Amino acid sequence: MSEENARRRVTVHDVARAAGVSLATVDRVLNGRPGVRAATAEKVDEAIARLGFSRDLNASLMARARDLRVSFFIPDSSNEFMDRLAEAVGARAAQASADRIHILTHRVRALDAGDLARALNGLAAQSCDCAVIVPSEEPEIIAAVDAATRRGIVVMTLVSDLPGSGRRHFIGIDNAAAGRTAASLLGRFLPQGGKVAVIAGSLHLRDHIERFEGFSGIAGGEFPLLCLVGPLEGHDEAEATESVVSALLARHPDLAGIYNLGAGNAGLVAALEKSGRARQVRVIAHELTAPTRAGLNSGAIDVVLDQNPDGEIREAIAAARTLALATARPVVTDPIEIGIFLRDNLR
Amino acid sequence: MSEENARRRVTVHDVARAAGVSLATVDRVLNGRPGVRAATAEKVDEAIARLGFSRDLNASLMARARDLRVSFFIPDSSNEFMDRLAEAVGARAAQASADRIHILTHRVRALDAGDLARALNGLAAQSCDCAVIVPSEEPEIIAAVDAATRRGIVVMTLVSDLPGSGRRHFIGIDNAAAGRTAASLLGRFLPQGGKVAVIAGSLHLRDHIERFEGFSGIAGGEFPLLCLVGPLEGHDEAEATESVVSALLARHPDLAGIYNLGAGNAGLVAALEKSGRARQVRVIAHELTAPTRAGLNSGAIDVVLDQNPDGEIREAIAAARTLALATARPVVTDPIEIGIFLRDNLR
DNA sequence: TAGGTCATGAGGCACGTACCTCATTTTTGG
DNA sequence: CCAAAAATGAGGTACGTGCCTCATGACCTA
Repeated sequence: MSEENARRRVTVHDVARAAGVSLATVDRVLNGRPGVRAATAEKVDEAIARLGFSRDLNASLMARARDLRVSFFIPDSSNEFMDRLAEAVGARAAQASADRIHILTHRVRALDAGDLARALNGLAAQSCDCAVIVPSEEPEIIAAVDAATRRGIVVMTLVSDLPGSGRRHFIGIDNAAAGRTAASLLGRFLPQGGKVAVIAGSLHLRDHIERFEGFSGIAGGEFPLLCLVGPLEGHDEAEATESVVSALLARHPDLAGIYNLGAGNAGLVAALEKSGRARQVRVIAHELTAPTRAGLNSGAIDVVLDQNPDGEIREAIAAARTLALATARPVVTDPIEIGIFLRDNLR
Repeated sequence: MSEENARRRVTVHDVARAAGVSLATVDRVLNGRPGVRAATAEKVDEAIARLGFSRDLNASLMARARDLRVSFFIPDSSNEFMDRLAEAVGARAAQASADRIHILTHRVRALDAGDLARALNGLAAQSCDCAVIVPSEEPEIIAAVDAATRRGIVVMTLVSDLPGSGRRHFIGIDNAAAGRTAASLLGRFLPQGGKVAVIAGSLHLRDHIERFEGFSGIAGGEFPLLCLVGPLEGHDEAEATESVVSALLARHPDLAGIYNLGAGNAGLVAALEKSGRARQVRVIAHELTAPTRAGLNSGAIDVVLDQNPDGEIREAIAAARTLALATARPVVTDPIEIGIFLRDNLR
């Protein structure tokens, strides 16, 4: 029922004995140092597998002269969500430091693939073990990721994935599921049906496309009474979003719902308030930020879908720890759940 | 922008030097060993505070002969949620073991305060550093918690809190917020208003009372078109819940919504299906389990509020680590968010 | 003041790994 | 087959803390 016989930890000494080699050789294999014949290395690997040896990360970090260095590259001032991400990194830094993980935050120019690529290319393996980036899907960035990987830097993607690159892990939500959830909520909010508008930041962003596809799949399939308007583009920015929404409200006096799957929510709320139709239109937006919180509290926004930046950073650091020290081990990360917030469960 | 000068870690050596005492004395103070005059201990404490020393938990665990031992006491077979909790504990055990935390799971008889109290009283500080319990609010249990605390065992509460006891930390959701959220969703699902029934497991359980109060506060205050029926008691059990719901549906042919804030959801779904009114009544339930998943998939249940047992266990272990080794330090835990699940964002 | 108790200091070994040096063995190429 | 090169072994120190022993010094009490 409860007590397992606590058997002794498997150490490098055991591996050395089992493989019939010395500690020094095991050490060379484990840390990828040169001077080991392939046949010998294989004996060691076999012993590691047979014994189920797994290096003690804490002892390992303690023995190293330097802490594990993890660099976060967060887009700068593009929107409040990125600021939340950067704050979350800062908040975890102290705690990580106690566990011998040294966190660096770099802000890079948003929507500037060249800037991120340059930053990655400037990273030396001597000064960084793991890089965490929020990429857009550009060949320039894929190339930089692959180059960094070849230099021995573990690269992970955050929020938005970069398939086809050498990135070792992705941490973020399932954006199609987010879109489906929005549709499903709006469908239930509007049992009589009605016109529902979708606003995206840009139809060139992977996250946004996935959200839109998830939304329209469910809205079209399960809620035939809903009538889709859009998608319109608000460019993730308050002013542009406000004018788009204002025009939208003017053109459709019977608009029943809005799903803004991008940013620019301050503009969304402003347009709703100015039209006098806030609280008459059911509204779903993304990411808990100052404008969306205000919208929830005033009732202009009904639901906010959130991707929990704190949790993302926590998992990113945990994954970095595993990846950077236990290379080639499968990484298991707690999935990031889509947070659904109403005024009533605001944190 | 990025690079802080990585200053050296503050160690016990620094503390000893700063306090003008020897390493041995610092060690005695840190580990509560006897043989230190109050005045000397104070010098050490002062130096610790001045230098901002914080013991290296990993080095500490490595130096100890034994791992940190954390015992979870989970109610047995009362409902599927508790099984999920126990599973989550098991799933974390391997990972925790790599960090020198030894997890034990004990199942205790559900709804049997005496059994949990006995188990706690049988715990020796020599074999357990931290106990995590899911308590009901009984004097017997409060006494056992206090006794364990006096014996030097850190006690934490999970899912349901035990204020007024010596428990060092509580990990769980805000149940009043959960109730408010349910009301707010149902209110939006039923813009025309209608009869809404509330079913609890028992009105003697703290969680359930808090959920009901949150629900009725919002339902009565913000959605005056809703008409509350109940609360009824389903005793957290499928058969009793089924008969309660069947009677409810028979008596109210115009019932528009149901909020089951307790367990027994298999009975809830069965009653809905048998009545032929599944999918006509808006239904909100608690905890993602086999019956609620089935209900979401069939459409019998619209929304499930979930308290994320995996996250709870993760935070419990993290808190145990902090509490058991860095006594008297404020514990910071990531808040457990209320998960809101529709068919469309099921994990 | 002698004998005792208590407080403190000094130092060592252990935990599991990293990383270094220096011997010694094995392999390889000509 | 010999010399050079490569592979391997042996063993040390370090990381920061826990825990142990032993010696020394201070203080108290009869």
